[in-house]
Amino acid sequence: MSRRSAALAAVVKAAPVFAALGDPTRLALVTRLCGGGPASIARLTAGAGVSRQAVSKHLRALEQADLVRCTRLGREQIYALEPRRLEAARRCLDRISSDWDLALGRLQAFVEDGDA
Amino acid sequence: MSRRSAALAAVVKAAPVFAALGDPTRLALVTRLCGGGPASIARLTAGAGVSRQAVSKHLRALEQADLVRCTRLGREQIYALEPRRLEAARRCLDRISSDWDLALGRLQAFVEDGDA
DNA sequence: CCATCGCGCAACTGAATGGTTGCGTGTACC
DNA sequence: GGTACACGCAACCATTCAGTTGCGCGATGG
Repeated sequence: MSRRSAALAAVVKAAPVFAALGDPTRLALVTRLCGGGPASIARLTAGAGVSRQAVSKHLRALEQADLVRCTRLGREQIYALEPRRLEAARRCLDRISSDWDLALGRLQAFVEDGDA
Repeated sequence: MSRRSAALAAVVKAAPVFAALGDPTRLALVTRLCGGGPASIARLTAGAGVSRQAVSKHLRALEQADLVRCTRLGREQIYALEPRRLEAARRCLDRISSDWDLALGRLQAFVEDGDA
């Protein structure tokens, strides 16, 4: 069972990434960054419907979740997408889906409880 | 541009799903449901480190995000995973990733340094 | 040199959230 | 029929969160 709990820990570790993507404003920022390439805070504020400070906070949250990276350019702060975490999150969903398929197969032959 | 904002709206619509997955307890519940098959609230409470009420609330949240479905069986409430939304979320991440690849190609001419 | 732009910091507010406990109710089993 | 179990509802609490405003500071450019 230690393998099971290890896998669970690995999946649960992805929670912050999902949490970061769970806010509409943040998800919109990610989408905008991915479609339009790196951009400064001021530029990103133009598209969002909230204040610059709100955008700044959200970007920091995304950065803390490693979904985005920041580079200084003159007096501007350029944010760019970090696709690795995105990929990790996708893999996490994939794992859950495949495990679910397995469970479905197991369940098809035996509609019972009785797991440890 | 309306096409772009439509796509953005579609992506942003997935935010609640990510938000639902963004809590460690909830993500653990999903994992448990996917690995062990449908289960009652009491049974799911056994694995989680929180009270039955907390588990119940989280399950309701997951249900509201259409990530899980509930069936009544005698005096028990059986929760089962709903893989459709999971798939939708995965597709959302796929879309972002592919768009990002496009942006990368467009960005090749820019000053962006390589990778870390 | 002075105006301006881009940004961070700090304080504050209202709302949502995760968690708990106590109580009531319906179902199941002896 | 009575006991034990599974669950929902409601109240409550502490924390987090999204958002705002005000202010200050460094970089830019006329």
